[in-house]
Amino acid sequence: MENGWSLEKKTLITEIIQGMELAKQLRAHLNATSSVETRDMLAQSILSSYEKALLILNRGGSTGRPQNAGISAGVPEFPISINGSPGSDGFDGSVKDNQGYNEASKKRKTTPRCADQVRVSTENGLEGQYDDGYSWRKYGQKDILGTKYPRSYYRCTHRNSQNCWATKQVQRSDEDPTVFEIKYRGTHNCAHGNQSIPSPEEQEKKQKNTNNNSQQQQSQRALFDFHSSAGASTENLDTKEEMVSPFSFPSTYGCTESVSPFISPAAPESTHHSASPFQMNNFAGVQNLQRLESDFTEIISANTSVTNSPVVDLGFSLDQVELSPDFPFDSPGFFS
DNA sequence: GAAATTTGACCTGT
DNA sequence: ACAGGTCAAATTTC
Repeated sequence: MENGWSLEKKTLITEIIQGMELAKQLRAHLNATSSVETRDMLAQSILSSYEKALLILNRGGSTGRPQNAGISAGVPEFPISINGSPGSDGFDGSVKDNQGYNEASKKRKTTPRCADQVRVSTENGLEGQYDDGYSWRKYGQKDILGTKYPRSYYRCTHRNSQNCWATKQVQRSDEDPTVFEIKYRGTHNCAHGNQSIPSPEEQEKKQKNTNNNSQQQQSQRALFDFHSSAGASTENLDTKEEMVSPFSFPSTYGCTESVSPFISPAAPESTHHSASPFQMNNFAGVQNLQRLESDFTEIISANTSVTNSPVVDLGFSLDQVELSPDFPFDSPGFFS
């Protein structure tokens, strides 16, 4: 437990420092001839960093460990109920999902309700086009009422070998068959890093199918993680709020879910985003946070919109605060 | 032969 | 009762 909070402190420090750095960049951009979008994204990233920091503080460092630790307690540790109704927010779903298999019945006990969701646009409408860096194994397919296309269910390949309980659902959009809505559930315990950097053989294989796949995958992951990072919002945990994002999609889960417009690999924005230093910086900074946050509904917003981001009044001006990266955040008592 | 996918049956929540 | 989610045997792919 100590280690969990210690890890969170480091993450917290990283986020705060990152927010500061981003603010500096933004300040520089205010004088420069940079685009409004760039400034917007910087602002978004700053907000994101501080949101994350606040989230960690809010949780009191109790969830900074791998999912199973928290799950074993059987109690959602994040104080904000996603749906506003206890027991219906998907936490216990994961809980029982994980524990249930030790029971007599091998069948699922409950159904997780909330998840991360992204929309993926593929160039040719092939489901397998999108590689999020993890290794998935399909375990089911179901026709869903009111949809043209069946929903596919995937779980992590390392479910048995590494006790990784992450799952995802892939549903082709009715409106645009080249778009897939991917709903992620649970968190990865597995050493997924191995997957995000394919072996030379795998790379060779994949490159037969798509050009620049490795680079593409990197940028896809970066973009995906960036969106996950940039849009994390506690404000939108209120399920009653109708999504106003032009990218939102009707949800069948009762959770507030906005979706990220995944940029098609061919889209110029893709390379633009992945090349952005601050984004890559952000990406690196939030990698470990992804695990922390995927236990609750995460709002992933379009980077063109900042409306999903809560305005957090920090009550002070960044100009008034000069934080050194050497600032002893982790000194004893600082976070008490 | 191992791993992945398909698919009908079964289980759970509403 | 129904819809969604998962299991697991059968089948396919590598």
